[in-house]
Amino acid sequence: MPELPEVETVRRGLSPALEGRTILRIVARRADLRAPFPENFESRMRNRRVEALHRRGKYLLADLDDAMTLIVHLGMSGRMMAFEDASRAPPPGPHDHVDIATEAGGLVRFRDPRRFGLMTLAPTDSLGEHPFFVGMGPEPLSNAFDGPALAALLKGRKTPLKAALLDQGVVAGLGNIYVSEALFRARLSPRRLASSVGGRRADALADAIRQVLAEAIEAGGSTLRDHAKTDGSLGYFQHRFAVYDREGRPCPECDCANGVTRIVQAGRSTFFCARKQR
DNA sequence: CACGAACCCTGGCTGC
DNA sequence: TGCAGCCAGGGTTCGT
Repeated sequence: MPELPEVETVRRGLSPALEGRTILRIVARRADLRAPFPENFESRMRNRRVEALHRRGKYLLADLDDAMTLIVHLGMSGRMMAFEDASRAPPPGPHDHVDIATEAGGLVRFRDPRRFGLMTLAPTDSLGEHPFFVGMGPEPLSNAFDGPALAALLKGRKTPLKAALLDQGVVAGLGNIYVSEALFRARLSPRRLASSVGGRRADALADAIRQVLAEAIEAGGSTLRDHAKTDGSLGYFQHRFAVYDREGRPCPECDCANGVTRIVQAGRSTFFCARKQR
């Protein structure tokens, strides 16, 4: 569920709860999620101070004061909750897998019903060589990302544009929602061959990606099922979807009879306007 | 190599 | 009402 805007929303929400705080205790209520938790997870986290919270693509990164970084991925259904007063947090439910208590008296809770999420530790200074991040594409909101950069990444790709944009090696952080929304804004068909996007089309697509992500972050992300901000309030970008999950509804920009079309690509739904997007 | 399908897992919704 | 089937924001692995 969480794509870049949702993960960034979580990062910002966790910042006051974790940055500069010392971890008093961490409780992992099972041995693994998608991957096993680190060996001796609880003892290795005890008394560590969180120096900074970062995000890379859909990964959340907490730099610790022992030169290690806690890497978190929310998978499809992962969610973080922050309680200022740990004693006022509700008792953990069946899918509340990890609790992090800080010296400041707060509690951060990781809930993930589907357990596609992940928590692990890796040395901070070599994160770039970590398998998760080797070959990961540019951050779409960084200065390194623009039309020419995107065109270079799409060059030679014989796959549909939709599939290429879902590939984290092309652009970091895009997922099923924002790919559909960005393609709509750029008026490009999800079925178009990825390698056919260069020049002005690549400029338009890079702009659309940056725009839609920035607007979604501003809105606190999209709440479909699980995503919520760390204080429990909801993101509201779902109200601004032009095409995602709007099959058959009118295209917001043209009056074609078909409305929004849903197709399946690589096993996942794509939504677009067949008239506007070419 | 590069693609798509299958799989990991639970919950919520639809339709019978 | 109950239940089978399908679908879901992600990523990895396997087969073609």
